[in-house]
Amino acid sequence: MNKSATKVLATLERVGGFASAQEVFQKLERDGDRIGLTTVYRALQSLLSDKIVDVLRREDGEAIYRLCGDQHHHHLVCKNCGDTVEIEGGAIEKWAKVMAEEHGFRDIGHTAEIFGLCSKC
Amino acid sequence: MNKSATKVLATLERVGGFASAQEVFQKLERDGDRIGLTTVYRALQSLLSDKIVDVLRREDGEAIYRLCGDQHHHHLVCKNCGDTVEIEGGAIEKWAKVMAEEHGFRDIGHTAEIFGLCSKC
DNA sequence: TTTAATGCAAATACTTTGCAGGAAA
DNA sequence: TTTCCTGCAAAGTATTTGCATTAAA
Repeated sequence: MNKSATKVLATLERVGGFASAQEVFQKLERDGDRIGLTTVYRALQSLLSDKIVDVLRREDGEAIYRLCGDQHHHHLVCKNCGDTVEIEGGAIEKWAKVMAEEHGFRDIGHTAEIFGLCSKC
Repeated sequence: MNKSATKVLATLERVGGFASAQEVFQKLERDGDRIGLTTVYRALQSLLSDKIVDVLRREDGEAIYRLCGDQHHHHLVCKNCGDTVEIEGGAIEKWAKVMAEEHGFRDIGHTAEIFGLCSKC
């Protein structure tokens, strides 16, 4: 793995969840790392083909990456004030696993998010 | 619903599965329908906000649409071939409700999707 | 020296928006 | 008229690619 890929990987580790190429690029830039956007994209592709990271799509189609096997959590988001709570997703993990097995899917991942109005709003 | 939205809807019906805006546009064009790409996009957005169609993302980030039943369901998507299975989400509904209550959220909704490799891939 | 990595700029693809003309109410 | 619909062209965004430069081996 080359230097850029290592930096990108470290950034994803620091984020601890999903981040898009653009976000990784911005974080590195803010830290004073001189790295090009192209290089970030290429590093992510390389990490992807080495199965070190996982890719998903956001609602708007932007690709988001995260470390494979990373413990992940879910979010409870207030649709009024944007306040976000990190929550446990044990039930989801189980559900995803059962559903996948039932339909012969393997190598699975999932996304889940709850949105509503928080107590303050 | 206006004339364009009806045409787009009919096209999705004819396709009987997922189709991107670009594909809907091409199919209509081939059939001699004089309709602009912009109008197709706007029709799809309108159908989407009326919850008449469902949207998902292909691997490359292109948005794909299809008619959706009125029942709330979730998707199990193959990240290689895009094959999609509609699945039950009873466990999710319960989880979302419990989590929301626990944190004082109300008026909630949720999204959940599972992705992986299907048996053919 | 020989190879691989880098990054700017241009190209590409999907999608949205501004705007002016046209249809409908 | 007044409002909505339409579609071209332009803008916007994420991503990839061509190519010349630079770093590394």
